[in-house]
Amino acid sequence: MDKQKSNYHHGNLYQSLINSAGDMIQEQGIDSLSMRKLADYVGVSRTAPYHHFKDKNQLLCAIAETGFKLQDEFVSPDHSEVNHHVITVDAKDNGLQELERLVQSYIQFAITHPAHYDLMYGGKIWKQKLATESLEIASRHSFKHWLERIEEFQARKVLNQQESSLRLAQVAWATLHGLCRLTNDGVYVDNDDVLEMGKTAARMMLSNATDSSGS
Amino acid sequence: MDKQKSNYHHGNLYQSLINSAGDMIQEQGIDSLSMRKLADYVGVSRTAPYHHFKDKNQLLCAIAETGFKLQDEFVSPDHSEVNHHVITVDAKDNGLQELERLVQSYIQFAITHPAHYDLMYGGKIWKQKLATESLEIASRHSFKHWLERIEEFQARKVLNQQESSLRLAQVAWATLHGLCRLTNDGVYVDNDDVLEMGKTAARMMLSNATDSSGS
DNA sequence: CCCTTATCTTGACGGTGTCAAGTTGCATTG
DNA sequence: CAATGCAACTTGACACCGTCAAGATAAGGG
Repeated sequence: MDKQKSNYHHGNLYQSLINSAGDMIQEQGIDSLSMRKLADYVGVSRTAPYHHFKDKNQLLCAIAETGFKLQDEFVSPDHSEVNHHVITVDAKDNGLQELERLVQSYIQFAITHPAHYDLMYGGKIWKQKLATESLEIASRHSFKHWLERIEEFQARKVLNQQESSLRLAQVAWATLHGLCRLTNDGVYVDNDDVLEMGKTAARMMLSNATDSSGS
Repeated sequence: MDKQKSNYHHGNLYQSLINSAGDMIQEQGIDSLSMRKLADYVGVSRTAPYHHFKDKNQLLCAIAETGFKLQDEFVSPDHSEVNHHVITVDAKDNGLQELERLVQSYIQFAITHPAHYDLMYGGKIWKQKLATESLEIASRHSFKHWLERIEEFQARKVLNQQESSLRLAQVAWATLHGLCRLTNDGVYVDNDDVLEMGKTAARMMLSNATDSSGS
């Protein structure tokens, strides 16, 4: 019909590649993404992507970057508010509920976007120090965001104030990261289980463990 | 000289492959191990390994299995005893010291054998359900071993008795796993740091968090 | 209108996992 | 002791992969 664009020049390949690649890893996993399949999927020749990304690695970094932005939305308080519709400021439970909500948000992101999560925190990018500068910025920003939320809980005495906030943020993060990795990597079984484990983890983090039995 | 073995028949290729592959991933990482390079290294043709392993995956499973045996040594109480030469049964510290020792052992294994650790708990094997039966047995045995040690700490009231021991073992494991993954994947920085974080994690797991400042 | 420049294509190279068919030589049996 | 069977190994081939080099295409500015 009126396909006036001769499609030799695609128009906006760069964005198209990132979007399609994101879709593909979501469905097929990160390891079965190849430059050639991606190019084919978008409808260009094998090497066309190399005019927009120096490397396969640079493409992956770009995808990871969108992942961080996605995660920031998930973990931000606003998003929690939407999902759980009320923030009950009840002194009694020492903020456990809110901590649980933060934990659930983190886990929820990881298990609904496992491939992105893989990329963001997997060895593929970071181990060989191949991260793009802009990716590094995004990841640092993301951790800073996390750190602030932890400090907030420390200030409200939900989390132990005697630990260094940095250390606490790191360990808390590692805990959730471990849960998510084990789940996404298929070592654990169920997606429902991990959310329950998140609650246990939240309880474990509390500054003083009360005699809290399960829900 | 007296190389009477005509080396057309290698003799014990199976073990040789596992050993050499173990060495290679220790030096080069898991991703840069190829069947062809391995065969070349051992001194046989490209496809010789396929008479002993149906798949590359089966080779990886075999390596992972040796990893689990190695880990069991690291985490067993005997090994700790050797490294720390005295088990001080001091009631005062509520067993925190011993818990820390367990944690250190786990981390120590992960960071001294990062490639094996990758394989043992990475998605490469488990996600697509490609694990050998014998690997699955080894891994289950390993977790059972871990569970028992956690239950022991629960019985001594070092860890919370109100949590299900399974859940507690899973979460404790996930916590350490997260620390190790982040370190091995290069997201965190230092190998010394992670051991210190392990101590924080151990403190967090305690049934009642006393006013314990750092060491 | 022509020429620059960004964009995309085709061809090629070395690397990968793995299958099929052929080769070698040890071991067992007649 | 010779023939034979069988396990261990090799060579060749195929379909992928990431990526480089050289050429084709078209859009846009002089």
